[in-house]
Amino acid sequence: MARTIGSHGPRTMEAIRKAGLNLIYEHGFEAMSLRQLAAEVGIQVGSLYNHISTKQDLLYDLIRAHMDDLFRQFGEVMAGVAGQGPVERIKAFIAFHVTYHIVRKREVFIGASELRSLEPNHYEEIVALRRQYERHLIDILRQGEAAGLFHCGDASVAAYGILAMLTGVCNWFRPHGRLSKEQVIAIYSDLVLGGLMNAGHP
Amino acid sequence: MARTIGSHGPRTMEAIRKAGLNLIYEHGFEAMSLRQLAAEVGIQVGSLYNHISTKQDLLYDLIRAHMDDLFRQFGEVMAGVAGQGPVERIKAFIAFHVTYHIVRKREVFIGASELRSLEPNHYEEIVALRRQYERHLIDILRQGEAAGLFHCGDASVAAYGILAMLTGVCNWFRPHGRLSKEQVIAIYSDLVLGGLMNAGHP
Amino acid sequence: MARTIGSHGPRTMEAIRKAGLNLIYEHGFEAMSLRQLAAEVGIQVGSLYNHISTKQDLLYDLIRAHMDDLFRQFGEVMAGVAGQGPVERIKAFIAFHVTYHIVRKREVFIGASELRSLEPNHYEEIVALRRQYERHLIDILRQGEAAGLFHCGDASVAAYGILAMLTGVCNWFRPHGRLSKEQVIAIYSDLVLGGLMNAGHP
Amino acid sequence: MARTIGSHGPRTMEAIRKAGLNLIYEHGFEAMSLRQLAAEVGIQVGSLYNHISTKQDLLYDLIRAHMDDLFRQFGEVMAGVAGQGPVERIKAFIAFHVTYHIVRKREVFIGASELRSLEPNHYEEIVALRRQYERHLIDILRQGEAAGLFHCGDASVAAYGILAMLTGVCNWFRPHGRLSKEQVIAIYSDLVLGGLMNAGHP
DNA sequence: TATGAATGAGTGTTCATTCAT
DNA sequence: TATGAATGAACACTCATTCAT
Repeated sequence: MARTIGSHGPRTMEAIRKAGLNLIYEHGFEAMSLRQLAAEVGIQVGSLYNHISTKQDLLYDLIRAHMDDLFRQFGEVMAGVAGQGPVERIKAFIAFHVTYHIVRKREVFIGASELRSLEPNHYEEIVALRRQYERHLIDILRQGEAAGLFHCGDASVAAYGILAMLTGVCNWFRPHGRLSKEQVIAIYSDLVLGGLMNAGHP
Repeated sequence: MARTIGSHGPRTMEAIRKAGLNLIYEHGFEAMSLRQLAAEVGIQVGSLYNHISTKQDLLYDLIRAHMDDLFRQFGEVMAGVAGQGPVERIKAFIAFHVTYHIVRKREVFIGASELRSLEPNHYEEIVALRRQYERHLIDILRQGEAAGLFHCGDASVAAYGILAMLTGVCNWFRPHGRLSKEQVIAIYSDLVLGGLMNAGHP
Repeated sequence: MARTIGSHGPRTMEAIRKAGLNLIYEHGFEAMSLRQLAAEVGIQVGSLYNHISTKQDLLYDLIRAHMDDLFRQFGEVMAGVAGQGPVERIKAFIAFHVTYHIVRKREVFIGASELRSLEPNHYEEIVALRRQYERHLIDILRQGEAAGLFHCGDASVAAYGILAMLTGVCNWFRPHGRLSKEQVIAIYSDLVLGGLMNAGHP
Repeated sequence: MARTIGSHGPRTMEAIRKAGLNLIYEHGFEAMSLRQLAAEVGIQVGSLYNHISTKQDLLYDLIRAHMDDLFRQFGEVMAGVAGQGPVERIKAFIAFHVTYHIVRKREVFIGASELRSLEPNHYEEIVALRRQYERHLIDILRQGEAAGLFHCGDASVAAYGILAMLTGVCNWFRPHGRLSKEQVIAIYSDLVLGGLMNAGHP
């Protein structure tokens, strides 16, 4: 009755996270059963509980880890344009956001669509992190406005719109499709900068 | 939401659709149980089956009805700008899309996030309708490019971006909030037109 | 997929109570599974939930119903000796208590041994009822002491002892055994009255 | 209750027995999980199996050890009144039984209420020991009857009643409560002797 | 058309137990 | 002797769906 597969501790946990990410992305959190997950990992369903505390907690873990990665990578990218002007900074933001949303499309999708399955405490925590991230873009827009470079109408509304536009790539971008990631970044950079720098003053 | 004693056929069906819309919007299709739905309507769970054939079918009904409404209203709006130029037409598109996504935010949300719960036939059907709707925007962009007015980089990519931006309002717009619907439409119209008309030529 | 057995509403609930009583008596509440119970009743396990709300609740229902019966029957018996002296009243008490604990031995056993499986609210409620019942005996003892008939040492302690003695019959009495119920009542009546009327004054 | 680092063999086993006693007393054998037990001891659940063979076996061990203690202590006490009359011997019995049931209330409670969780072999063995213990009281009663001192009605029935009365103290006696152990013993001695010596001859 | 009782498969979770390390 | 990861069966409970009344 001992284990039949030689997977050990951390390796199993990693397999659970990976399979969980895929299954939640494909079927949704509610629709993914722990039996599916266990089967994907190659263990019995009860064995999952040697690694996770609840199904809920697995979701939180995945989303939280994604948010941490997002912030860490974002921090590194923005450090590279610290001290530069709003145009350079928003270009860096767009390039980063699109890249991350293409590379981590499953995490990003789950982090948006399965938020409602989090329990209140975790929900609030993640929403706060999202707001914090959005605020970085709003700040750039405000700086651009202050410098007389951008004309947003309303920095928050513009930021929400830009974020939605850029985030949308994870829904349609195909890695080896007609356009490269760089081309998409260029198109959206032009579109956004065009809009910000000339909005209402065409 | 309690039962109107003696409520018959169409009235009950309407109550089911209304309650279903709310519950799916709040909890998601997978997470909504027919027991919840029946309780909200004020009937027993078995009685639902006098009005719907399956839970799946209720979802399809709601989404299909929403798509039909979308196309009908869209048709009316665009008929009003038939023969006019790309600028007027995209302004009409933006105003319509934002308005519809504010007024019908629950239908719109469900129509996007619960698509994966549809069975393949219905899924394909709805996705085709969505593509058809997107194509209208792409066509406007193409006409604008052909007329030398717009510079999109890529009409499809620009359209996806614009749609995502506009659709996003249903996630954050609050009816009696800081900005009116008209203000939001104005801001996004400026942003989009600014982007399209000057992208890459600032 | 419709029902295979023609049992209807109240009949099914009665069957559940009866089978539950037997199974809990035999195996204990924790050890009884709803699968066993459903099998005994002849329905699927899920069907139990058309009649009970939780396993806990079934236990509470059984115990509460038993307590209600106990009080109702006790009330009738004691009404018959109202106004009589402590000796007649304690004889009536003994006869009633022994009889009830022989006839309803399973309810009585469950009502004592499975109390700890009740949730706090229900636990407190049942314990309060038990105290109320005990108090009737304590009152009889106190009246006997006041009349100079009984010498208890301590009415509460004597009452607990007498109750334990009488309650014990449900553990060893066999309906068609060596002694009849009436003989047991006579023996314990003599023992108790002898003890009360001569305790410490032999 | 956390682990004493480096605790070895017998010390760990002793901790398991102690924690097991408490947990079974509080929650019942079926309701106690080995995870709870291991946590209380401060080891991992798997480590329990270095000390016990099965959960069942732990229960048997605890009950058997309690019966052995009971018999050993009982033997010593009764040796002290060997050759004396039934009155002295029953007084010694009462004092011993009450004392043991106050001091070892958890063992006693488990030894009565969890018997049904023993497997048949062990169950029979323990029940036989209990009968053997009861027989000592029955013998005293018979000797008292033969000597014309006691009037029991039926020695077995009286013995069961007396045992139940005395055993009951473990349910309500509180160490520093209104009455001392000695007072309780005195009250029950009077009650029992009064009953035995005058039953049916008041 | 509404009800209530049924089905059978499914849910997340816990369990006692095993065993390589 | 202790650990941590595994097993497989079991648990209470919920689900969408059916259908005689």
